[in-house]
This record gives sequence, C-alpha cells and structure tokens, in this order.
Amino acid sequence: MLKPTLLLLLHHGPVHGYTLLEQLREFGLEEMNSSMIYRTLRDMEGKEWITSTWDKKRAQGPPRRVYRLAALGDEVLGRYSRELQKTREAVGHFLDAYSRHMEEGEGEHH
Amino acid sequence: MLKPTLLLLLHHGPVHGYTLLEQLREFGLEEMNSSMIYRTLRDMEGKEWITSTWDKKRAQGPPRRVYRLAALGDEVLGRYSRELQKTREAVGHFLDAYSRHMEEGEGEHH
DNA sequence: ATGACTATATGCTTATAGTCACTAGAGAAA
DNA sequence: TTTCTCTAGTGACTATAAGCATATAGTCAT
Repeated sequence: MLKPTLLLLLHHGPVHGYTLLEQLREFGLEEMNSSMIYRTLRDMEGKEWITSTWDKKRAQGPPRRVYRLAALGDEVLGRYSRELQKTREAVGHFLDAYSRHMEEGEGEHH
Repeated sequence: MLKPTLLLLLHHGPVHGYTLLEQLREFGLEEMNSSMIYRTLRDMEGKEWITSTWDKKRAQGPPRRVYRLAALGDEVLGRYSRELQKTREAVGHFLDAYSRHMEEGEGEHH
C-alpha cells in the first residue's frame, strides 16, 4: 500500500517527505517508519514516477526536498488503483467463502 | 492469498495436492503453478498447520499424499481471516479516497 | 553549549512471493 | 512399445517489502 498511497497523496500537490510521513499516519499506515518512506521516494524518483527539488525557503531543520508527481507516476497511480480493485475483489471472495462455510455449521474441521 | 486459501480449502476436508491445485483455479488463483503449491504445503506441514499421509488407494500416477488441516492450521485460518478483513478495509479506504479525489475535478495532478 | 525537535538518508538483514527449469513415477491409450 | 496424461516433487534464482539500527544536519529555546 505504500507506493500507491504516496502517489495518491502526491496527486494532491507537491509536499515534503516529512509531511508525507505524517499524512501516511492519518491515512492509516501508522507502522511506517521514516526509513521506508525516504527509500521508497528515492526509488520512485529513480523510476521517474516523481521528481524532487530542494525547498528554497528555510524552515526549522535541514533543507527539505519537495516531491512532485510526474506524468508517469500519475499513470502508475491509475494502474495501482485498478490492481487494488482486483485485490479487493479477491479478498472479498475469500472472506465470503470463509463466512459462508463457517455459517453452514462447518465450524469444525475434519 | 495462497496460504489462507489452502487452509480454507482444507477446512472442507482432506484432499490431495493436485486437487487443491484445481480448486485454487476455481477459486480465482489461476496463475498458481504447481511448484508453489507443493512447496507451500511442505512448508505448512513443517509449521504443523497441516498433516499429510500417503493415500493407500492406487490411482493413475505416483503415490498421492492426502493433506489434512491440523488444529494449529484451523487457528491460523482464523487469524488470516481477521487479517484479511483489515486488508479489505485498508484497500477500501484507499479506493474510496482515490475515487473521491478524482471525482472532485482533480483529475489533473499539479 | 546543550538538548529537543525537525528532516533526510544509508546499511544490513530477513521474510515472503513468485518464476523457470527440471526430474520422475505409474497407469492409460496408441 | 512408445507416448500421453496425471501426479508429486526439487533447485536455483529474482523481486519486493519490511525491520532495525545508525548517521547527519539544521533550527530553536533554555
């Protein structure tokens, strides 16, 4: 979920890595630690899904990078969402089969 | 999805590996090739989620193993299903956020 | 100057999933 | 007899995700 979510957040507009880290938390990906985020961003930049520039404005802390979605990343985001729709169906299929089976009084295995 | 699905199929009763392979196809996991199934079964047996015995009855082909769900596997199946409920929610959350954002006339990224 | 907080990043390791190629046994069909 | 089909496996490899520790560097308040 990390890459798709980062791409979706970047679709809203350019942001800093640290901000993404916070937004991921709000989004529900709470266990994410910073090492993963920065590595993934570097990785996605290598694939030209996103671009980054240094933020001119001084703020508290070291120079910050601003990440932007690139055209390719926009496309990949679409692919991810279609892929995740299939995932949702597959998981739903499993879960339905599971509860259907369990409700048939088949709670005990053989 | 492979391990949870195998466990669910085994919850219906003991079966041969080859039968599982076919049932997986019906279940939607069509891309699975035999090497994965047998390796995974061996793996789950090592963890004592399942047990296996040789089928006495002769049939076409080499001796067949019959796999059975063990008590531990039954428990693990329950865990998987709870985990997959969370997965479904997470994916749903992403997909909702995605379509909500795209419908706001925000189709173009910045 | 020190410590707290913000911010970016690398190195090492493990787990998991999956691919591709290959071996091989045994009955059925040609 | 040869070949086909069903059935069970192994070995080597690749990709991806994730976890954990650690380094670095700037700004602000005390």
